[in-house]
Amino acid sequence: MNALCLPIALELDEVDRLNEIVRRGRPLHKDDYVYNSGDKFRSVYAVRSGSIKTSSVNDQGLEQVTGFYLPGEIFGMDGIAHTHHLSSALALETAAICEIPFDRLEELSMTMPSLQRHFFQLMSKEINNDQKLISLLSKNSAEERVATLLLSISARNATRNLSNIRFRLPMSRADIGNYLGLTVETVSRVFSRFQKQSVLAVDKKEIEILDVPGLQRLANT
Amino acid sequence: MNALCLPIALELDEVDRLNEIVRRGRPLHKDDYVYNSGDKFRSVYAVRSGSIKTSSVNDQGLEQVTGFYLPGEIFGMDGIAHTHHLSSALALETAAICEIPFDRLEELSMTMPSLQRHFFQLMSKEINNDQKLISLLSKNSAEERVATLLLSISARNATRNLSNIRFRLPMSRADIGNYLGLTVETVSRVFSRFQKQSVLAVDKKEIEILDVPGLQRLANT
DNA sequence: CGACGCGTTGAATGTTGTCAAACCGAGTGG
DNA sequence: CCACTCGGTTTGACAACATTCAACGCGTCG
Repeated sequence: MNALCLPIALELDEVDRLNEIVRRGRPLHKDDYVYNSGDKFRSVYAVRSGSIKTSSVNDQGLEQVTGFYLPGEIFGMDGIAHTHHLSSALALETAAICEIPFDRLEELSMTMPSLQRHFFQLMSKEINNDQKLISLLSKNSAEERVATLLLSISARNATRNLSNIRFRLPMSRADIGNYLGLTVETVSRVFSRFQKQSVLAVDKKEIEILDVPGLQRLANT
Repeated sequence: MNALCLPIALELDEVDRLNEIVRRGRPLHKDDYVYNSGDKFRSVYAVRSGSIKTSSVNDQGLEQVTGFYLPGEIFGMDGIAHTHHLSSALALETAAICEIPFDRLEELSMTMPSLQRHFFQLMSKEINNDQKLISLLSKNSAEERVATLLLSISARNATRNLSNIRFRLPMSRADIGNYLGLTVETVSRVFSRFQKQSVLAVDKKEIEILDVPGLQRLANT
C-alpha cells in the first residue's frame, strides 16, 4: 500500500492530485464508529492499519455483519446509492483510516480515466465479494463457512506480507457467527472440532493453521 | 422506462448522446445466454422485457443463482472488476435487452457528471441488494425467505405498473431454491403451507397474493 | 471479592435436507 | 388416439445438522 492508502497504480502527477483530497484522520480506538447508519454519506474510506467491521440493521432490528476490512481495503461504498449511510462501520481494534471525500473523488475522476476505472472496479469487486458470501451462506455447512473465512483472512494477510498461518482474529466469535449466519455456539464448536483434528491451534483470538491443505479440504474449495 | 432502457434522468442532449451508444439486440428466447462465465467483459445490460437470471459457479462446481432481473433493471456489473465475466446471464423466458458497451459508457461518463454519478449509484444499489440477500440468507427461515422474495417481485411489478397481487413467476422452483439457499422440496412445501393458510393461491407459476399483510407478517418485515 | 463479558460445552429440540415415490402436463411416436 | 417419456413439482418418512437453552470456566475491571 502506498502513501495514498489506495492500492492503485497511477502516474506520478496523478498521485499528487489524488493525494491532495485524501484526509488522514486521527487514530480510532476499539469500538469507535467511522460512520453510523443514518449519517450523511460523504466519503469512502481505506484502512491503513487495524481492522474495521461494517454492519447494517435488518428489518427485524437485528445486526447483520456485512464485512471485515483489513489494511489496504476500501469500505463505505454501499452509501453511494443514497444520500445517507445504510450501514455502520466501527473499529474492531485501534485503527487508522484514510477518508476520501466522494464529491472530490467524482470531480477528479472526470479528468483521470484510470481513477474512474479503478473505482468502478473496486465497486465491482465488492459485488463479487458479496456474491461469494451469498454462495457460501447458501450452499455450505458451518465447518465450510468457518474454514473459508479463515482461509480468506490468511490469504489477505499474505498479501500484506504478514504470516498466513499465524494471526490474530480481530473480531469476536459473535461477529464471526453473525457474518457467517451461524450462532456463537456453532462457531465455537467448529473451532473445537478443528483443534481436535489438529487442523488449527486456537488460543482465544490467536489462530495458527497447522494443516493448510486440511483446512482447504474442510472449506471444500 | 424511457427509450434508453435506462431509468435515468438526464438532460435532453445527454439523452441523445447516451442513446447513440446503446444497442438494442434481437429478442432472446428462453434459455438463451446473454453472456457466459469466461466471456470477455464488454457491456452492461438493461432488461427491456422478459426476465433474466444471473448465476455463477462456485468452487465446488455448483450453480449459485445471484439474481433475477425484470424490465428496467440493470445487470452485468459484476464483470467490471475483471476483463472477463465471472457469472452467466440467461433469459428465463422470451426477453429483450439493451446492451451498453462499457468502454463507450466510461468515455461518456467523463463529460457527463450525472451519468457517472448514476452508474456509481447503480453499482452501489447492487451492493445494497446483495447485502440484503446476505442478511436474508443469514438470519431468516425458509418461510421468511420465500415470502420476502414474493414481496420483492410484487413491489417491482408495482413499479412497472403491473399487478402487485397477481403475477407469473418466470423462474422455476429450483431457481428459487438455489437463489434462497433452500432445496426445491423446501420451496415447494413453503408454497403449500402458504396456500393452506390462504395467504397465496398458487397454480404452477401463477401466483396470487390473497393476503398481503399476512405475507408481510410471514416475511417478518 | 463479585459482576460482567466472552467463550466453551452439553443435552434436547427442531427446521431443513435427503431419499424415495408419485403426480401432472406437454410433447412424442407408435 | 393412446401409451410413453420427460421435466418440473409435490408429498412423505427419516436423518442430520444447527439452534436453543442451560450451565460453567476464565479473565478483567470495578
